[in-house]
Amino acid sequence: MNIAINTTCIGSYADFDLAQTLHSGQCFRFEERGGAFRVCAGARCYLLSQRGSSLFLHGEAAAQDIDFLTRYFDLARDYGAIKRALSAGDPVMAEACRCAGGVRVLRQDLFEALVTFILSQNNNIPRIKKIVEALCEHFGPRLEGPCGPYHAFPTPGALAGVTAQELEPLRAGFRARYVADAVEKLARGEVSLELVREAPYEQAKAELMKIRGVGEKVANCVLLFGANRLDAFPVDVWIARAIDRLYGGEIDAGRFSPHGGIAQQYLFFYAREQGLK
DNA sequence: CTCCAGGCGTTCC
DNA sequence: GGAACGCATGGA
Repeated sequence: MNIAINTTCIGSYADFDLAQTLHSGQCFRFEERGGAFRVCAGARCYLLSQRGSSLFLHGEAAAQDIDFLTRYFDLARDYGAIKRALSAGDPVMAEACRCAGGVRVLRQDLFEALVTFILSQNNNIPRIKKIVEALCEHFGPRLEGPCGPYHAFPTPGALAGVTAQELEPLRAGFRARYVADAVEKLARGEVSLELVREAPYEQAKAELMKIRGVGEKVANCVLLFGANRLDAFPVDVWIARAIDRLYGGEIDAGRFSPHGGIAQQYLFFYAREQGLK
């Protein structure tokens, strides 16, 4: 077994906490190893750690890896300014920003976000991670990473024509046919990811909801974490209850425009830290 | 054993 | 348009 010894400092970033971001429920292909995190995204796999505000990459590092990670963790955006705007005149959001201030909104691959959030419905995170891992093992190529082999997330092509029955080894239950439907509608051109990326918010959301098993919650998460649509404000029972507890009633998503999605992530993290539900 | 998990589709009214 | 209820699976 070879141990990665090269370490590169990617940069130093305010308003960024690697562990917080990974644990904020946006992605499922990561694991803690010592004080570091093995993070897989698409066909890539990295070993990352953080000391203070500095982010470190362990293992071989090419310029494109730095670029990828800067984009993946949305490190070029000024979250400090966003937090100040969200916090102004809103004590609850201000508290959420303080608690979850290191959370970034990930810029994941759109197809990967779609499939993983289909798998997330009425499910818990440890089990989602297992199902996603099984999906990669069965349908993604085996590659060598900075700390041993891993499997890439399958491309739409790798899953083309897959049936719910063929997905049975994932133990995804009723979600298997939803994944199969998503793959089929993409292959047939009935759903366009290009449209999901480019179209106005309501149209993009409607495009995703053509897929069986994609409702408002999943669609919003896909738009937020897979298309960087920061105005997407996921509607979900859990956070709705938490927001109700925090705010004493429902809140208007437009109130946090145009960064409602970021506001939602802060609130989600904060509410969970507080044990609210 | 029951209950729950970052929901959604179906079936009622 | 909204409120029940079932759904696969596995862990607590």
